[in-house]
Amino acid sequence: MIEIKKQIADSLAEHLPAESENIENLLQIPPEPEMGDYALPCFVFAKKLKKSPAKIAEKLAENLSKPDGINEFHAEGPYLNISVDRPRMYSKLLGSIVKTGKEVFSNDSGKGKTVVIDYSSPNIAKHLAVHHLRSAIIGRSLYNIFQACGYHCIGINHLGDWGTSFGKLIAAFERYSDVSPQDADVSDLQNLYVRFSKESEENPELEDLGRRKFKELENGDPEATKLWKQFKKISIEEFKKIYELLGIEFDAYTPESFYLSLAEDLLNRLRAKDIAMESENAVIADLEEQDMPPLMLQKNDGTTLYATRDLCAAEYRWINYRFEHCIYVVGGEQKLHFRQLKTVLKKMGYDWSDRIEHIDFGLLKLRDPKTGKASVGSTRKGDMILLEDVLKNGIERAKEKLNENIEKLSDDADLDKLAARIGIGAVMFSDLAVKRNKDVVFDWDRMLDFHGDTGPYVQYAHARLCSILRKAGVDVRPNADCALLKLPEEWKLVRLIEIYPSRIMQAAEKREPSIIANYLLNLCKLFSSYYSLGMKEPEKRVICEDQHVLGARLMLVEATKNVIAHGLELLGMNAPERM
RNA sequence: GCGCCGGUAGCUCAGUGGACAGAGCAUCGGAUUUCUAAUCCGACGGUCGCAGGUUCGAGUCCUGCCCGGCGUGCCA
Repeated sequence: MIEIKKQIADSLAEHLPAESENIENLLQIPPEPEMGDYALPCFVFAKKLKKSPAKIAEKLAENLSKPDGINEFHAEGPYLNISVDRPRMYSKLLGSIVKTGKEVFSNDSGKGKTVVIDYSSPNIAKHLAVHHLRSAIIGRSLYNIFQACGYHCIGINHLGDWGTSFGKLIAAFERYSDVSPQDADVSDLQNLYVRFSKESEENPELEDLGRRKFKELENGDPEATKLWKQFKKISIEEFKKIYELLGIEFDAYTPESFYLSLAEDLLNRLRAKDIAMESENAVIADLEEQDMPPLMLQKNDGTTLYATRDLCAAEYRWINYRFEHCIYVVGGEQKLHFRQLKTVLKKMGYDWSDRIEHIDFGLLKLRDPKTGKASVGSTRKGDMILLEDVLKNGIERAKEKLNENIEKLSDDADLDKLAARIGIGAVMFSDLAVKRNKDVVFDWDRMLDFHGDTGPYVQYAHARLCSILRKAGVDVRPNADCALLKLPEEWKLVRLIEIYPSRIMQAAEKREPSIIANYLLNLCKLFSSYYSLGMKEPEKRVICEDQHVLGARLMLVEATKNVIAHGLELLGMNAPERM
């Protein structure tokens, strides 16, 4: 996409004690369009030039020669406001979007670099619940965002299929289950686990039994292994159904158990380097010098812990992918774990340990209807809201709405598919629109709302844009004249579209999909206002008498549509053409 | 106790150290012979947790405190 700011920054750099790139970052868009198209705040130069910001702005306005494409410099207090040749610059901008399509928004800042992203990574033998949503969709969205920045992405589902809890599950199965492993489903497994947890509260010996069973499993006991394999198979089958609904994919399913064979060698090396040592019959990595509690790597019964397997996984990923970034999309409650992990890797002498990044997010809490207090749901107690139920509810609600407006759809519309795109879109968007590290209290109504700042609102704007393009009945040409876009709303739209690529960069840098979601809301709000003008004043409609104005407006509509479609894609959502 | 995260309108949240702190929901009032009303327009609503400090300028940075959450060796 053409970069107007860059051009301006280049010409300003010759007259200021700063690099062009810094000036580009400094350039803003003035609050009112009458002030100009860009503004350079001059505060930062005051010290170096020993003049007041206002004076600097004034001097610059007087002395700068006007490069090609720039119409005017004028000082307004401490700001140097800049007006460009709007018709030329912005016709070019919109034209390039129409000509090239959505790819124009991508950049190549990550070209030749690999980013490994670990997301979703649920534990097996449990249903996916609402709180599993965040890692999955934030992770997948980051995958899409990095891809749009030219990175080679590896999406990994680091399935939680190993650990003491599976020893407990095996014990529970042997103790209570009346179904054969072949006939069991995830609900059976989860119920067994809950029952076992409850009983062990009164009968602590069961905890030991669970640990013993895990030891058997880790030692390769054939019976235990057979059960575990079956549990895993059942779980993955169910997970895949939900992933399909969510449109989430992975490049690799490499579960925790995959790294078990590497653990012994790792522990030996850690001991040899004096990073790991015996303590209370267990093996720990002491991190006191780093002001952290020790990281436990082997329990007193000789079995491994997730930290052990995570270290192996990190090494494995480095050897196989040579990543620029290795991102773990995991809840904030595991912050300490990842700090410890990085520190141990650093102690091992790996300079790539700096590339390990824990991208944390806030907890999802459930509100207790009685006390009104929000707290984290517990699988052990069985109080959780199934992800599938939430998605199904969303789909149902969308279907009702679609049936009300059935005449708006095409004859061959696939109602179920469309309802899924919208209903699930609502759920995903409600989560993606909030900044990662905020805790979220689950709320059916908010998650399934289709009005206001929601996913369906964005999708609806897209459908309207598509409708205009269909009804216009002419091709959108990339060479229309932007000078014909005279309404303030049109102008604001152009300016908002202009900054879209920079939002993608920001979203990638901050690992923050909500930047895209909030940007889309602003864009759609603006478009909807613009669109509504045409209700009372037909001459303000896109499809209008004047063919030249029509051409310019269609270019704007097409560009807006492309931005929305692209943005929704980055969020992992669909952009229906009718709804 | 210590560490980390959060505290902005009644509720849910935006807000690269910069021009007047913004949305959505809720409430109230308006707009539909439509380029799709899943929409739009208006009204109402603020000690940006508190107190200092840095700065030409602080919701944003620093320090202390208050409130809430999470974590803190045999779970993941």
